[in-house]
Amino acid sequence: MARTDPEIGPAPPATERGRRTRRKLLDAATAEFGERGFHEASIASITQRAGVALGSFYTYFGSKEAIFRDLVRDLSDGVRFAAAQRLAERDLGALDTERAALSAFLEFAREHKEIYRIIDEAEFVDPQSYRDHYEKTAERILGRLRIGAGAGELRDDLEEAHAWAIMGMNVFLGLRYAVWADEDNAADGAERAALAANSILAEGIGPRPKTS
Amino acid sequence: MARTDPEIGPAPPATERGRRTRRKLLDAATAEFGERGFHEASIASITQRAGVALGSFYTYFGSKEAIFRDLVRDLSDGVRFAAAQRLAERDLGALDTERAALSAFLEFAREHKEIYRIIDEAEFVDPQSYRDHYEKTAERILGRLRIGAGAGELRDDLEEAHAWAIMGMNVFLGLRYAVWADEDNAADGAERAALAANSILAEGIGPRPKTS
DNA sequence: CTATAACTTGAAACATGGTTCAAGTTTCAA
DNA sequence: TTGAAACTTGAACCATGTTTCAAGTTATAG
Repeated sequence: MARTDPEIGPAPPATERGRRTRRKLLDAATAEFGERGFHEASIASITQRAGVALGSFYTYFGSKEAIFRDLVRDLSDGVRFAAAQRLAERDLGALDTERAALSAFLEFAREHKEIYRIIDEAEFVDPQSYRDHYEKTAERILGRLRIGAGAGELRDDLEEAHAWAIMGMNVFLGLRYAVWADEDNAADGAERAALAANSILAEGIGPRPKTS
Repeated sequence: MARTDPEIGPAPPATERGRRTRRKLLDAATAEFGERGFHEASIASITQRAGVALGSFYTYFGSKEAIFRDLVRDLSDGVRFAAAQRLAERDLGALDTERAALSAFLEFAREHKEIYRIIDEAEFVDPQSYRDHYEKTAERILGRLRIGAGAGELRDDLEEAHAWAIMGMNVFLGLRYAVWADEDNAADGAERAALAANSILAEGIGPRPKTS
């Protein structure tokens, strides 16, 4: 669990004013990175959006990469937190939980395409955060699978690879039916995607036994 | 089917020498982009690897983006072609075909991590190629599913979303167990991944009927 | 109050690397 | 043989945008 990064940039803000400014920069950066991508984004534009002088940026972040890294970690935590909360609301069976998780994710991706994009771009800008994000997400999924297996609602031989498979399904369905969707049929597409995924999880793709 | 891009850059090489040089640049670019990513990569370094003068680059490609675009299309075609060939060798049942496809993909990704990376980075450098790649791939998968359904080996209600779900599984398993694998247990991990995916497709994740 | 730390400012320094170009060399058809 | 088109060359141009910095302002502890 040791921090890999020995170079720790600027100290955290000591005053309320400082924290506010830092937050403004982070929010501005979310918009900027989300709209233009990491490389197109400019620090000048971020500080402008934040209503802050260019130089102030370096009071809070050591570099363009640094703010991106912080951002990805923020967003990654936020996404997982939102999802967990959403699932905690109701107590569902194992398969329904997975369906709900995917639905929540699709809805979230539809509302916050920028976030989706930022996290994905981390694969190239800050690979470590990217790995961390998906590893943590896979762990969450695996945790749910284990609970389901314990309750006898799922197979009892599910392991890491199954969690990654499910995560991959979800991510690609999100890309196709949330991020790339035309706004018109977005909700509809998301619905079909969720059903398709769930039916695979429920019964696989093999031939259906004759309708009982 | 109209070409979206009216600006067509340099004309294709007219002589054998020209075609050779262009190919050298493309190969060098594969290595360069694969190792350093699009933005870290430099044209100077590409021409150096190719053993060609800097200026020659612009005889064949209009810009850094242009060569990247060409490259992605090349690689995308190559990957699909290799996969198709591999599957055509033997005539397998529908489920075994999917397993074979995933195995082939994992092996390929393990051998050519650069290619995997380049195609993925296209999401940010040249979104159109990225979409094209995955849309074509999903179509291939859907085609296989339809054949399987026609033969009564698969459910007959499989549609686009199912293909995307399967593709997502494959891509993420590839990321985790081929691209990120430590070389030691790579082959083993890939094997388990393929089994996990196939078991989901075969029977879902629901509880197993008591072992007959 | 007041001294010090925290924070703000924006112009200027700086680095990088994509792109152009004018001059040379090779190829090849007529 | 010869002239034009295809190709090669690498130095110089140039745009861009990150980072630094020294001077000013605001907050806060003693």
